[in-house]
Formats: sequence, C-alpha cells, structure tokens
Amino acid sequence: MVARLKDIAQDLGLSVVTISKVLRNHPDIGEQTRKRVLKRMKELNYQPNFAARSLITGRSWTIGLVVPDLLHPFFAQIAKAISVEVRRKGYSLFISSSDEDPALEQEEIAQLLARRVDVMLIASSQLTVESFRQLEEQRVPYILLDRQFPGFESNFVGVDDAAVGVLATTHLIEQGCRRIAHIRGPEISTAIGRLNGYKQALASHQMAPLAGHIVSIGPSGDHVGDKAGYAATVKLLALKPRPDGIFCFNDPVALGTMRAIFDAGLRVPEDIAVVGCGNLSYSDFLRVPLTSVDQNSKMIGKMAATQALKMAESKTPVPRKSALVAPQLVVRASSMRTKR
Amino acid sequence: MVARLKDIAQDLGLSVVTISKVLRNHPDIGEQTRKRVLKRMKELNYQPNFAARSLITGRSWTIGLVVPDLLHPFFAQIAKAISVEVRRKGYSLFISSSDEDPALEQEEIAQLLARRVDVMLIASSQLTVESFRQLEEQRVPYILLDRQFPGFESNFVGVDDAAVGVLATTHLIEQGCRRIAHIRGPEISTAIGRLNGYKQALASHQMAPLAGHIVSIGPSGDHVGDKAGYAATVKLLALKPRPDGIFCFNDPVALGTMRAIFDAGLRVPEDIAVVGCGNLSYSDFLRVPLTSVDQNSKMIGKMAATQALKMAESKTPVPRKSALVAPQLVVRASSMRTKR
DNA sequence: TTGAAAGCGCTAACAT
DNA sequence: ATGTTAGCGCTTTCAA
Repeated sequence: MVARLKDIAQDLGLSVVTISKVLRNHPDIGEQTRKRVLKRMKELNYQPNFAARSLITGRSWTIGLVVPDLLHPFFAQIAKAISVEVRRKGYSLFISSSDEDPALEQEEIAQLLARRVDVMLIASSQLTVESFRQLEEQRVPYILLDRQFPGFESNFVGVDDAAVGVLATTHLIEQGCRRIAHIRGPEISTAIGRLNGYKQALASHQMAPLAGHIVSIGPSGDHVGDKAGYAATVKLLALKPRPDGIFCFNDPVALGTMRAIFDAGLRVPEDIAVVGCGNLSYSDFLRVPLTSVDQNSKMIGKMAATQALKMAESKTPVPRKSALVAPQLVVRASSMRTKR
Repeated sequence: MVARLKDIAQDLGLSVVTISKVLRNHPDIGEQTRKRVLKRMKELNYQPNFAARSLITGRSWTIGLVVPDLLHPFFAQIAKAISVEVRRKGYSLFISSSDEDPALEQEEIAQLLARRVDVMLIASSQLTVESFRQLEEQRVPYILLDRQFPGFESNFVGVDDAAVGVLATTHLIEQGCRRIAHIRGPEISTAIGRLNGYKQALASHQMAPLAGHIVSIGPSGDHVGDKAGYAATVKLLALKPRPDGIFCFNDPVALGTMRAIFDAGLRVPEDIAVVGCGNLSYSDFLRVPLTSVDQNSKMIGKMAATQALKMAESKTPVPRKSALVAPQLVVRASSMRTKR
C-alpha cells in the first residue's frame, strides 16, 4: 500500500499534524523529531496525496496549456519549455491540442477549469474573446500565448510580430531587393503584426508596397501552408514587374513559395529572394536553405512559465503584463544576393 | 463562487446524496427530481470537484505521458493523438518531456505517480528497466511506447521495427541496389529491430551485409542525427566498392547522409539511393525528396490511448498486450532509380 | 426513492 | 514543540 501521514505518525508515535508540519518545512518542529520523520518518509517512499492537499488548500499545483497544434514545432517547443520550468517548482502540466478548432478549444478550457488548474496558458485559435469570459468569471488567472486580441487586455507572452516583419523586410531591402512582396497570413494578431512590420520597414526606406504585392493565404492553417503559399506565389509571379523579394508569413508558406518559383523556371535568390518565419528545423536541408525569422519559442515558453508560476504563487491578483520577445533573423542562402 | 453539491441540495431542498446520484446517473432517482437537479446544475454551471472525487474513489481520471522529446514530430504526433482520445472519455493528460535524460525521466515518473495518475504511458529513454519497478510496486498500470526492453514483459505499443527494416531494404533491392549499407542507431530496441529487418531482407534475397556496410551513429540522439549521419556516410563512401544504397536509421540521419553524398560530388539516387525512417513533414521539400518509412505514429497514439483507457476502467488487472503497428513505405525521389 | 452517517488524506486554527 | 478539533467536497454504505 501507499504510505499516508497517518502511517508514519503511528510508526513514530507522533500525531499526524507533526508529520504534516515536517512535510511542509514548518519551523516549530524539534530537530530530532524532524530527522526521525524525514528518515521514515524516505524509507516508505512517502508521496503526499495531491488530491487531499488540493481539497483543503484550494490549489491543485497544476497548470493547463492549450495549443492549436502540438505537432507544430513552435508550439511543441513552447510546451516543452513550459513543462521543464514548472516541473522544477513541483507543478504538473496538462497539455491539450485544439487542432485549430475553436469549439474544441472551448471544451478543453472547460475541462481544465473543472480540474481547477491554478493557471491557464492558452494559444488560442478563437476569433473572438468569448471563451475567456469563463476564465474571468471563475477568477482563474490566465496568460495568452502567441496570439492577441485587439482591444482585449490580458496577460500575454509572444514574439514581437511587428519586429518580425521589420527584420525580414529590412533584410530584403539590404540585399538589394526593390520590389518586395508579402504573403500574409489570416486575420489574427500574428499576421497583422508582421504585415505592419513589413509596411513600416518599407516606409522607413521611402518605399511602399506595390499594387498586388500583398496577397493572403486565406484562413488556411499551417498544415496546408505550403499549398497556400504556392497559390499565392503564382499570383505574384504573374505581376509585371514581378517581385524580386518575398517575405512569407511563415516557413511552410515559404516552402510553397520556393517551389512555385522553381516551377516557373526562376532561381532563388538570384531572381527572387525569399524569407520565412519560424526557423523550422529543416530549413538547413532544403534545396535552397531558407532564411527565416526565429520566434525564440523557447524563450516564450520560459517567460510564460515564469509569469504563470508567479500568478500561481501569489495570493492577490498579479498586475497584467504583456511580454514581447525579440525575434532573430537567421540568414541562409534563400536571401543571400550580396557576397560578403 | 464555484457551485458545490451542497449548494444545489440546499436550493432544491434535497440532500447532497441525491444530487450526487443524479450527477453519476444513479438509477434510483425519481424522474422529477432528476430533471430539477439537472436544471439547477446547468444554471449554476456546476463542475464536480475532481480532487474530492479522487480522494474517495482513489482514481484521478488522469493519465500521464512521458516522452523523450516533445519537439520530435514522432512523439508530438503520439501525444496529440493520445490527448484527443482520452479527453473524449473525460480524462486529462499530463505530458512531460524528459529530454532523453534517464535521471529526469525518473523524476518525472515519480512526480506523476505522486499525482496518482490512473495509467502511465512511457516512451522511455532509460537503458535499464529499473524505473519501471516503482510502477510495479505501486501497482500503477503502464504502457511502454516505441521502445521495448529485451526480456522484459510489459504492455507495449509501437511500430514493428523489423518490418521497417524489411520494407526499406526490400525496396532498395527492388530498385536495383546490390550493395546496401545500413546506418544503424544506438543500442535501443528500435535500432536493433530495424537492423534485424535489414539483415532479414538481405537474407531472403540471398544477400548479406558487406564488410563495413553496417555503421553506427553512436549514442547520439535525433537532434544531432544529421551530423552523425554525415560522419557515418563519410566512412561508407570510403569503402571500395562503395554502397549503392543506404538505409538510414531515421530521417535526420538520412539528411546528413544525403549531404555527405552531395559533398562528395555524387548523385542521389543515381549513384546512391537513400531511404530514411519517420516520414517527417519536410521530406517533400528537400533538394532530393526523401523516401521514408512512415511509423504510423497517429495509430500508435490511438492504440495506446485505447489500451490505456481499458486499463483505467478495469477493476482487475488487464492481461498484458503487445501491439505492433504496421509501418508504411513512402517512395520519393531519393530512391527512385527505375522508371515506372 | 431518498437521506443520515462516516470518512477519503490532508491542512488550518487553535489549544496545550 | 506537539497535539486536538474541525472540515475541504465528495462518495459509499446502510437505513428509512
């Protein structure tokens, strides 16, 4: 059988409360007693019963994470980083993958809420802000990851998407591109931020997007990003004059873009330079290695975990905090038009 | 405040027990009463307190999953599939990433055990079988994923690794390769199984591995697979005669292999055909798209979840079961030497 | 068909 | 420095 405080108490002729105090490093316990108790705990490999503890403290020592797609390396990396950080403090992590389905996400949030998680971390695939109401109502602290909602104040950790756009676009300009197109993502904060960064970078070089140079992949998710990128690029290639640089919403889109360029008999980067976002692990191994903006997902996970732990530990509500992580450009062949 | 059974009982002038019975669909409750209770539950958005329930039933409605690396698409896919399946039945999933570190894995298992998970699912990075003892002792049902331990009986779900080796090697033979090398993985069941399949396929075609045609990537994990694959391939290319086909332990290794072949001024597949394992998502986008054996990780996750749920629900120990999932060959350019 | 009593393992508040 | 009492929210057993 699994040992309980009561067992240890009986073995040692002490009361349950004394054992409990030792367990939680309560100060007023005699040195002798403490040692005896700890010894016996080791012997029995005692593990506190979290359910019992939760019942009385009202805390579950548990954190919930909901991501749109666990298969996506960006979210997998975040999940991994969070898992590592919170475990150190004795928390365990529920992870749930919503498959980019808002209805499923709602259910998952509800289920984790029923588990009385101490904090919720959500990379939401919602378009509206409704599902966060139940969190507010139940007073469960939560942090949004990666995607924000305009006009909705909340704790947030994610990459600085405007900086992503600036970084990528400025790089293309510096590589000599003069007709830089952007294949933008769907109507979520990340895509909007990158688009804004793109415009901003052009503006600071006295440039502006040419007609038809901003195309959208539509509402499609990452799993079909390459197909959407291909289609979008075909449109761009039909323009006259055609672009000489393309900043893609993300790496899967950039793969489709490069394929479309090759299929048209053109070269990367000589005819068209390409920059993606995400810095996926395969970027090095492509026909033309892909320049990409790294989102620093590990750091996002770490910061989210730190903030989550702070919120879990604090008795009183922690002030809202929005943390933007700096992205980083990783230059590879797909954009190297200048020799160095 | 969050609603409790007691609140509903008071509101309706019933006892807590009655409410509890309605909650669990207990038969002997009057139709009228049941309806009244359910109505009130909806109104209050009642969610049962899992901690209280666990405390008395001894079940947590929780499942633990430990993988070596959540970033690896193979494990991410398994985790995702399991998460989907178990949620349907009202279970939540703790996911933990051990970073291929046996000591960390031990800790994570211990922590999840302390959480009283109903079932443990483990893709172990252990070399020995020690850490499973605590599971046996505490009588927590568990299932090993992907990696087995010779001579150690346990529940297991994974791909049929011998079939992986047979599939890949037979394919290379059929493509006309006659000097087929194998870059094998570390001393774990998956690598050993694939190696055996490789030998077996050669044998059934009256062939045998040539001298020096089996090289190992050593103990390195997947994150440096490409470097290890590169080094191993350099050795193979030095052989006379050199191989005309290489079956690689996994896709990252195959990437390194192809790079080494290109660096040597040779062509894939004309000079050397290459087959990997894992069918990673980028396989289509490489300089030469990579033929790979798919491990059917989604199915592995699904079967593991089904088995786990069966074990969680059953009062008595469920008979041991070892399930091998059939792999599938996905042919791409890296091995297509014959026209069709 | 409904409810009263007991208790799961632990912690908080208050004695001693 | 140690122990007593009470109770967290729920389920189980048994009685009405």
